[in-house]
Amino acid sequence: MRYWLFKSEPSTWGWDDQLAKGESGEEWNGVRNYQARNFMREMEVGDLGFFYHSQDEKAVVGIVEVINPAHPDSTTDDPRWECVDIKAVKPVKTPVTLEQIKGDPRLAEMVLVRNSRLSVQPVTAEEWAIVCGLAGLGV
DNA sequence: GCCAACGTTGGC
DNA sequence: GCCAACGTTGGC
Repeated sequence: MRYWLFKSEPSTWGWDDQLAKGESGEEWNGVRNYQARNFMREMEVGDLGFFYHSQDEKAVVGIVEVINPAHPDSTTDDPRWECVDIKAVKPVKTPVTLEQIKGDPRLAEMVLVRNSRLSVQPVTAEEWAIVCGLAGLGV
């Protein structure tokens, strides 16, 4: 069981859109980056992830679960690109902002801090627990 | 709106 | 296979 972080611009695909998909979830498509794709290939059904809003909000706003392993991205004919399907699990009680994450020395090594442009990122178990704590969620 | 960082593309 | 040019992303 591993942990991840999915980054999206809320104006394009936000937490509300993800929530509206309910249990059936949705493809995390449109990723055109090899690193991000490779992480998705490593994902297994049942893995959990943070849902992060970039741009104005810059905060973790929800928890999602991987419900289908990597498969071809339906938004392109290019066979290089794959994606997983995820569903919303629950919103955070308190959004965890990038500012908070940057301000916490325990989270200094998070990929979000080190390479903010990567749209799909791995999160360690330690980081997961810390961010869940900041979000007001029991671990 | 600007700028820095990064990834990708294409010419050689 | 290398490297310069270009485009995109995201934080400020």
